[in-house]
Amino acid sequence: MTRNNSQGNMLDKAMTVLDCYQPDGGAFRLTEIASRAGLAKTTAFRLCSDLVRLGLLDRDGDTYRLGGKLFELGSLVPRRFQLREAALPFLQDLFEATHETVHLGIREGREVAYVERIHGHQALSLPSRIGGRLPLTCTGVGKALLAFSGEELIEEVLAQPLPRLTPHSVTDPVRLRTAIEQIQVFGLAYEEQEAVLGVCCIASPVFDGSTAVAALSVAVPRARFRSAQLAPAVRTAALGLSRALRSGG
Amino acid sequence: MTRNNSQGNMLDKAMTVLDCYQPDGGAFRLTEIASRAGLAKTTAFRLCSDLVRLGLLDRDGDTYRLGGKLFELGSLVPRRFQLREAALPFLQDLFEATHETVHLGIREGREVAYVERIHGHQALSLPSRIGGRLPLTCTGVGKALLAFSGEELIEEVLAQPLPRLTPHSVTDPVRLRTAIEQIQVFGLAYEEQEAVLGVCCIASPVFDGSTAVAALSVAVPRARFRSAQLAPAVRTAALGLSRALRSGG
DNA sequence: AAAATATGTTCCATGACACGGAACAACAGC
DNA sequence: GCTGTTGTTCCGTGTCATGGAACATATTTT
Repeated sequence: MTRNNSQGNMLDKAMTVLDCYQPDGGAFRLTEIASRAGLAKTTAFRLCSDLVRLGLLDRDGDTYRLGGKLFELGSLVPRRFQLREAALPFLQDLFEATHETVHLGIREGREVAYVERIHGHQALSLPSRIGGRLPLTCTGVGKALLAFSGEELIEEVLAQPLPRLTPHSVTDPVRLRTAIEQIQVFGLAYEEQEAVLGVCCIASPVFDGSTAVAALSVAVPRARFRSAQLAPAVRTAALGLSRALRSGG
Repeated sequence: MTRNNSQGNMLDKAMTVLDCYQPDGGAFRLTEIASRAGLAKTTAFRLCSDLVRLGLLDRDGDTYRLGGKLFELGSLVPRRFQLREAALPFLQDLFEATHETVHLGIREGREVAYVERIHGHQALSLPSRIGGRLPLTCTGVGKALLAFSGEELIEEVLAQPLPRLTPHSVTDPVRLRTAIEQIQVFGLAYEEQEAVLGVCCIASPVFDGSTAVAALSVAVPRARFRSAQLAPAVRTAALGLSRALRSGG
């Protein structure tokens, strides 16, 4: 006992505490935080008090939640913030044309990081969440990004076992390779129930030169999926955003 | 010299560093961070290295920017996240009805904290920013929140000098009091160039019972401002969201 | 009612580690 | 060349984070 297993400085421990909230931003009691973070109760108490004082944690009775300061700082992260600002009008156009769930994502390592997600009243239950990440190979946005991120990344991804979110996820490197070539030719990425059963997706990359800096997509319930109607809307939105980024700087 | 003016523990210093990025999420060099945060160069270096390792800061050559981890965590802040999720469909409706800039905000102390802001291609240059804050008394969303946050807060706000963002900002407590009473009667808050010259705004509170948990608004260039057209759209969106929150839990 | 088991909180001696000055390395520019 | 920047490493000093023990309070068990 009394082991300080999570070695590191005070900052590391603070992050360990904040990382407890990863899947959903729930509410935790002090003891729960201490055990999850592998800290002594006293240490967790002092740490949480500090975090509350700084606004990184909110205290509500006996439970702690993520604090408003984090939201404040998170909104300032430049790549996300600037991209969102430039993209929003085009995402709105796309939503208005389709009234389906619209995504905007960027590549971060071998994953998609979702920057924006807008939807109407019929909210699909999707694993994609603003600020969340998914494998590049199981999502429309991800495949669109992958296809235009350079050959070396593609080979790097293909060399490793491909993750499987549903039975429809593409796990055969050969099939994925041909899919990528299709995407490179047409500038559109299709995804059918590879991330969530019952949901299809069509995505298009946003270019800066010849590499993709982002991608946007429309996710549609399988029953309503009509690629002939969606594809032009997605493409024009992506091209419009590409053009806006080029002229905007 | 060599003074440790920013007393406090390591966490405090880390926050001081992150707070350097407040107005815009710019990029800073190490020396700049050190001087802004009042830290010795060595300390700033070690701190920034730690922050980069944790993903709270991104290093790009010789400059540091806010890191993706902050965005990730910020998106999980529960009050913001859940409210946004519930509100988005109604904000979309409102945008589609007006094609003007739409805001969603909550009260945080004596300020509005903006949770969402959507706009089309004609982007107004506004001080409201997602994650940003403004005085309650200078904005439509703020006044809508203030009017339904209980009498004691109103008196507290009226007792202090009222901030002035433009020459049109209401700084007379008596005038503000009557404005608040109007808002309480009609459930709509008007704001004309009180936050930004040339921009008017009409807002409506989102209720949980008899107190406002949020407010949404439409901001319109003065030339296009037609309250008869906007008011019903804003009101129906706010009422719809109130109803959705009540039934949703 | 007492005992038991939770919770969050305060106190404090100890020692790990954050601190910042000095020194170094790699540039840029009068 | 020298003098001004940067960012970076090293290291002795002393601070402050640490976690065990003890306390307070509530809820549950005996």
